[in-house]
Amino acid sequence: MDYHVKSNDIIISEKDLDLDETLDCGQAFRWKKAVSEYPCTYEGKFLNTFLKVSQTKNGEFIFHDTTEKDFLNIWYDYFDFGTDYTELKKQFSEDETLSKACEFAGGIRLLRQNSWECLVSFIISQNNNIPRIKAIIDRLCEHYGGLFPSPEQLSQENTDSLSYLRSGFRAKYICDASNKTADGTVNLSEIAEMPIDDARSALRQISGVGPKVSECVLLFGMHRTEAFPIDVWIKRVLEEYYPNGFPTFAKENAGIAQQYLFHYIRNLPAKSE
DNA sequence: CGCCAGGACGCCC
DNA sequence: GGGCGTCATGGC
Repeated sequence: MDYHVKSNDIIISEKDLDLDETLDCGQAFRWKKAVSEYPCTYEGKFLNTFLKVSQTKNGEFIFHDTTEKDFLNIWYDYFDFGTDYTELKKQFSEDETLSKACEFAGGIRLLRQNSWECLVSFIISQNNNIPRIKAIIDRLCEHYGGLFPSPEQLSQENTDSLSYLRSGFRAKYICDASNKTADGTVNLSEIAEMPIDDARSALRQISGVGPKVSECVLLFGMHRTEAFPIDVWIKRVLEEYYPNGFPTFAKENAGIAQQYLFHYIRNLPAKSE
């Protein structure tokens, strides 16, 4: 990854990044496609910092109105620019299906998101579809002036006061996650450092957090790349292409492999969405 | 009307 | 331990 400063912007050269594939692939739900002079532009926030980022025709990226300091302190990590995805994909290409998946959507990167936001987001994601997950999270953040609420803020709410979310049966799960995180029963920064099986069971103390949600929090919110969320789509991949099990050579980064496979299988029959 | 969506829970055996 | 109905909501 190379970058340089150009007036108020940071210009990035990075071939292993595609904004649509990375920001709109079901790992993060708060990025919004914006109209602009560039082929692809997204706007969003990480914690309290706003970003407008564009992908240009020649494959460069513009981080608009971004200081070098913010780029290095925030966005470099968020976009996981410290990881060599070319090398990763090279490893994955040992496997035929994975190789095709990487070729299909080679611009996916694993974002380093906030664990609390991921926890709530993937609680909301259960038995739900991506457009409606985004709509519920939109209503939630809108309620707090455009920022994702803290555990302390959300722990003041109850299922009735959350009815504006129209999140259905998930509201009671959001409350439990908020209460346990706010009062320290669940400590996300400690969980992030635990051995993975301990981390799994710690997360699953929360009502509404089962195998799939805990795996997503570990992968997307704690960058535990060995976490491997299995949803209906990945279940299909495993049944169709890996009847004898997922290749162990990719174990350390199984979660990243999963991202390529998820995007691949969802778009195989027809480019939906 | 039905089925499905980045599932988990409660209850049953 | 595995199997199954249920849980809100909305799009198709």
